[in-house]
Amino acid sequence: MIALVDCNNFYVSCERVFDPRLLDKPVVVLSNNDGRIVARSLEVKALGIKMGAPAFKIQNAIDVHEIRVLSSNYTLYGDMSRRVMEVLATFTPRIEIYSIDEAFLDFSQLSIRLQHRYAPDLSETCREIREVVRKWTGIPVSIGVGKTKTLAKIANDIAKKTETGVFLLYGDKVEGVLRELAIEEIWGIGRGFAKILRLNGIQTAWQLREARDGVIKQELGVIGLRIVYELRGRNCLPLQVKVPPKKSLTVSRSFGRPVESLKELKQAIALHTTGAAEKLRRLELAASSARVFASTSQFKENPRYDAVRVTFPVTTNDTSELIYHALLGTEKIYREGLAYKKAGVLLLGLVSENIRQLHLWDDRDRERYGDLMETIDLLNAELGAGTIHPAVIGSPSWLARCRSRSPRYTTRWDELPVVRAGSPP
DNA sequence: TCTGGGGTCCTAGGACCC
DNA sequence: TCTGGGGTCCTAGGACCC
Repeated sequence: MIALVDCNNFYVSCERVFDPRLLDKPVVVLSNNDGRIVARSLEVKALGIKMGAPAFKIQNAIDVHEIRVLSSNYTLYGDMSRRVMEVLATFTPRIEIYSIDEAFLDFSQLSIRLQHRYAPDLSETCREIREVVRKWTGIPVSIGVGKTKTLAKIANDIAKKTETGVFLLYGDKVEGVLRELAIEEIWGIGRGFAKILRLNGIQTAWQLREARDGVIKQELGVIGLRIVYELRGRNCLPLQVKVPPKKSLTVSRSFGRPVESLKELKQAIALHTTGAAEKLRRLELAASSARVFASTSQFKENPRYDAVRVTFPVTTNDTSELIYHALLGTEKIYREGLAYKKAGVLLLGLVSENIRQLHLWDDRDRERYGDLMETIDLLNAELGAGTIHPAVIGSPSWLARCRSRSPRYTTRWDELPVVRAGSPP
């Protein structure tokens, strides 16, 4: 059994912990630029105000119902999230932190304490977890339990609507629930997939569960097939207990006003690149390429999105190096006469900052990184030709460690990230 | 002189999530 | 007038190699 623990109205709940006057009042939290609604209290949901609604469009409701409007404070939410997850981790060692406000818990490996007290009554276990989280963090949570992650998700949606905040979905209950559930409500079925399924006459979760594998594979690919299997109770999305290394990282912002000049666009990109470089260093990572992008308003006619990929000669997390390349990219995508509303930079090919991946394309690069090449040649002469691939180089201290260890040890290159050839800029 | 098939790697774009 | 930001995964198609 897998449980999904989900914090109720998470951002609003966080704000309420620190300002109890907000309790029982309608509250919304707005997105970064105060543009959209990203969290609603129960009272606001009852008014029919939708998630993601633009703030200016619901101004009337805000006035009429005296809705408290807050700007978001992600530092606070991140900190509260960490506390909630720490409490949850005391119940089972097998926990996957899925998002800022959700975690999957493996109920087949509960802590001894819980097993002794409640086994095999899962609803008592859930109640205990809810109470402890509430007491230690002040955050209310809902818990859904099912045989797979997808079923636990569905159970959680139901749990949110019940008095107890807990729902167990297994055995006889499954068919009844799935028959009443529209496909759009299933985790992994978005607008696009829902449309395709409806065209094929599939409208409920039960119909999807009973659908023929071949049809689903044909229409939705393996992703769709996994969802179907999960609905049938077969686990296709294993619990990710270990946090996988980050693969990309983005910093982007909407502009307060339209930006038209290359100069201003460059300023924005430089600023975002600075932020991205800081994130990178905090994570002790370096990037091998970047994607620079800018777009006009998606709500105006002929919305435009331009992006370009720039590959660095060497993986780096150095701010000025990153900005240099990002600005070259900016020049490439800039079009005169456009009113840009958003810009950003996406860093990818992330590796540990202790590893350097060189992309050598021509003699100019070879000159630029001549010192490093010399070091490689020296090491290869010492350890045997071909021991170190020119594309993989450690930091000076890491190289020193290599020297001090036995040659046999230093040939364990399989421990290093795989190096892929970069394409020329 | 004419002709083939199989494989890998990489990228952009599209789907999804919170 | 005013509409967020940060992620992941999969696939098709092109480049390139043998």
